[in-house]
Amino acid sequence: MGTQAPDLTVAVQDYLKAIYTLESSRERVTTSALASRMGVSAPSATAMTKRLAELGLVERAPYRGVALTDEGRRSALEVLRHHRLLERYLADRLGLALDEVHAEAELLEHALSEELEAKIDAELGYPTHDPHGDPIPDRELQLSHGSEQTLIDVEPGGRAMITRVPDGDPELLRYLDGLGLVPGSDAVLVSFAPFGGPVTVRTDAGEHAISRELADRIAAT
Amino acid sequence: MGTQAPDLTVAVQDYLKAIYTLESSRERVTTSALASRMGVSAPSATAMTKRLAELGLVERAPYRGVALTDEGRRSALEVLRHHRLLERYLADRLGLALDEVHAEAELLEHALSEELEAKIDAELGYPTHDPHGDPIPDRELQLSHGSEQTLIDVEPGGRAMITRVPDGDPELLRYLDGLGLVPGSDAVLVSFAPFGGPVTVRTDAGEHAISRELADRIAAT
DNA sequence: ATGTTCTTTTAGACATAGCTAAATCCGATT
DNA sequence: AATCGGATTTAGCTATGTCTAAAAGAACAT
Repeated sequence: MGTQAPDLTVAVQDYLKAIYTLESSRERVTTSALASRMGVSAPSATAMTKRLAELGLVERAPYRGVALTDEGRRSALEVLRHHRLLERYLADRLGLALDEVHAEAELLEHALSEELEAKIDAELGYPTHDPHGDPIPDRELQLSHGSEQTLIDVEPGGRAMITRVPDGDPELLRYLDGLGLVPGSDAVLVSFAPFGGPVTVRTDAGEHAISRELADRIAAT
Repeated sequence: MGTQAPDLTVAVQDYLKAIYTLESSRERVTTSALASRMGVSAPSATAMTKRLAELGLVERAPYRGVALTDEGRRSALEVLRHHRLLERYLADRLGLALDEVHAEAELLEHALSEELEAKIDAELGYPTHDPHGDPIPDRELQLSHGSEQTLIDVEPGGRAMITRVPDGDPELLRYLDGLGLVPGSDAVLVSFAPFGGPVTVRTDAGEHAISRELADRIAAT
């Protein structure tokens, strides 16, 4: 009985994904935040948020930013599911490196039919996480998210397995790979330098210091 | 030293592919033929042929139609390579049926990076033909095309292996599949009815009569 | 050779999504 | 409470690719 969802344009889908991500990090989704994330000018972002509001995908308050509606969130999760399933596929079946999958999935995600998505999902055995460790929404768009801790939550001297690294920045991912900090690998938290200083971790690749900010972007159990 | 190719839009690529196909069947590429192939109005086709001419991809003579330039043909072959490689991949690695691969490849072909194309090509072992039997241009965009004969060239009583069927029409492909007429299968040419009448062939699926026009669209050796 | 018909092109419009320049609003500082 | 500065929106423009209606050209038939 619900309104039939018209096909969302590629741009609309990209904005929804960006808004979803910004909301996830508990930031207010302002015009400037969105514009910067999308790499467009502020007026362009304003125009698009108006479109999204007309489509019923966001609540918009002028000068205050936007928030996804339930429908908007559902659409965003569909895009995210496409993206992360493709990342998993590209890594597992075509051997793409961790730093390459994001960009390729970005290109392909809007061209993936529901039928092909289902085939890929089945072929992979219904994976729950992408290669960076981000959860893949299931067919009902449910996300498995336990409360996560990051490297800065590990006790000094403690051991942890890396579960998630930031996606989207190939250079950062190559750097982390060189440090042995990839999902699935083990790390020992050697020490926290005082005064908010760097964090030292030991992995198969030896002992390395990284900034506290970066450590907090790496999830571990 | 050549002019750096700017990224062609999706629409431009689709038109190039359509023009290439029309040229291949030795038809004059008129505005109306192109419009009908692309499913757009005649004025839209006129506008696009002008754009293509400005981009140096076709020679255009007003009221006479268009012909691909060398550069246009190269671009068309690149699109065709994407399309046919993807069809091969979808059939071989994801188990899509012969009548499904065309539409999916159509969606994905514009989102395929050169890097991923190379990976897929290697993964498949550098295939030379797509699942319909159409040749896949190689990395140098060379096409392997020996002079082809079709079912109507086979002697009555003769045996032939199907090498190519028409792509793009799922219904037709399901019909042919039901008749056992798929690339790789064997067929015996039973008889030609007189007065341009139907052609009877025997396959694993029994004996069936098809029109002469259809028989001529099925290649065999 | 001329007129009629069919094809093609021109003219003018719309939708999407981007831009810059200018105006306006909000909130923080005084 | 007034003002100033930064964020946001409005105004107006561009490019792509589509459309319909109308004009113009090409080609065929008489």
